Parts: sequence; structure tokens; C-alpha cells
Amino acid sequence: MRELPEVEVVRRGLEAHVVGRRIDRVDVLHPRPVRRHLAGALDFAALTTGRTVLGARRRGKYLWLPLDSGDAVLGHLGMSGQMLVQPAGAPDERHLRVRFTLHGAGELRFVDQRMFGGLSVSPGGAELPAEIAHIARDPVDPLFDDDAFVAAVRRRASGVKRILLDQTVVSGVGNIYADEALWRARLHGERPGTRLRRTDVQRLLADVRGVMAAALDQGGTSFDALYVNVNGESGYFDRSLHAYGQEGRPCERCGTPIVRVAFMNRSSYFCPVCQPQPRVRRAS
DNA sequence: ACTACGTCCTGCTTGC
DNA sequence: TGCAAGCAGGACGTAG
Repeated sequence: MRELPEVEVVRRGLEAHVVGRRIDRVDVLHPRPVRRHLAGALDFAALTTGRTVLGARRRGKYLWLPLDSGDAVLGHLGMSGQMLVQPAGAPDERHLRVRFTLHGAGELRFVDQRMFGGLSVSPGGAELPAEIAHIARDPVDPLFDDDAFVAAVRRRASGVKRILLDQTVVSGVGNIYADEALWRARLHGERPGTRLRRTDVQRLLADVRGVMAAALDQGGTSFDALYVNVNGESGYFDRSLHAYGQEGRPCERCGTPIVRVAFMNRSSYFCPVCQPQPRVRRAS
């Protein structure tokens, strides 16, 4: 799982090990991870080779590395992406997709089994890549506007889980955090945004932040380099989940078995007692 | 403008 | 034992 706290841990690793380095050579080993770079793999390599990395930034689950050209390498880890810093000559990982040879500092490697993630060069994107300008700030961004979020949720008729997953409302919340935050907030994901009270949404936002902070606490201590374990899961997901993936297990608050239902080609998990289904309103 | 859904990927798990 | 279907899921494109 590539959730926001894990991406933040990767960002910190990049800041520690890659920022300030010059890229001497770039090898794109599979075309798919650079599919968003429309000019192609050769152009991707040409725009990054010889450049120095000036920073490591993040919004939601996107990462970008501002370069001394004013461009930025924009990346998303998708489901299974990893950024690894390895000594030059270390054996290639099975799913190694892009290799950046750093001047005197080993290699930065983008490894991605399932290739939902990818890299591209954003022209002039050092400050904020245009490709992600439409994405809302994430809940740990100091400039996140809580009141605007509350208003945006209460304006929408969709179920609140769907709203949480909408990148234009808030970024960085995935299926796992959505379910966990809704469990904490005792809200059913199908409750329409328009029918939530202001305090419901404020509490939900606090719970989104609470789940992320808890995960970051654990993730931040587990990885001090860029390495994320092979399954891509931090200890947080093994021990601290209350709803996600817990089908049949007793709810830690009330003991009722957690329920799983299909949702957007994936699953939602919730406690049917703590998070009661919204009453269906008769058509009028 | 808002809303909803299919699609892309691979490998592990499940079921017959 | 073997094979196929199911499942995981972020973000984008497209249709309604």
C-alpha cells in the first residue's frame, strides 16, 4: 500500500540521500512507468541527465524532485512503487523500471511491480507541477483550508467515502485511510455529504489526520532510508487497522463483526452498529 | 458542473 | 495437480 505517510517517509529519504546530487546517467528499462511523459523515454532521460536535484517535495501521494533546469521529476508510487537508493553495481531488482546513476552517490532506482505508478518530467514544475495543480492540498499541509473542506463535503450529494477519495476535494486519502477514518468518526461511507452536520465533517477531518499521524509515527521510525519492505507494507498496517481488511473480526468498540461490501471495484469495511447505514430517503 | 464507472497492471490467493 | 477466476487499488478518461 502506498499511503500518504509512506510517501512522506520516501520523500524524507530522498531529501537525505538524493537532494544535492547530480544525475550522471538515466536508464529507462520499461516504457510503462514513463507513459505520462508523452515525449517518450529518450526525452525523459535527456531532460534529467546532467541535472542536479534541488529538493524533494510532496502533495498527497505525488512526489517531485525540482531540478536545476527549473523542471521537476514528478512521480507517483501507485500500488507497488518504491524508490530505492542502492550502491552502484548492486544486483537489479526484479521489477527495476528506471535507474538514475548519481554522481558519486550510488543509484536512485524506481522499482514497481504492478506499474500503476510512474515518472515524468514536468516542464517548469519545480514549484508545483502543472500536472497536479488541480489536486487539492492534503490534510497535513499547513495551508490546508479546513473550512473550505467542510463546505465542499457538505455541498456534495455523493457518499462521504467517495468524497474523501476525490482528489479535488482532499488529496492523499486512499481506500485504507478512508475506511479507518470513517470508523473512527463512526460514519457510514454512504452517508451523503449534503446530510452531514458541520461537526460531523470536522470530526471526520480530525480522524483522517489522526490515522495519518499514527501511521507516520510508525512508518517514520521503521524506515530511515528509502527502503520499504518487499511487500510494501509498514508495520502500521499489520497492527493498527480497526476496519480495513478486518471482515468478520469484532469491532474494537462494540464487538460486532466488521462487514465488507463491494465498492467501486474494491471493498469497504465498516462496523454495522457503530457506523449505521443511512436511512434511504423516499423519492418525492 | 457534478457524478459514476471502466480501465490499466501483475502476482498472489482461492476455488473447482 | 492444474488452471482460471478473483482480488488488490490510484487516477484518469469518458459518458451520462
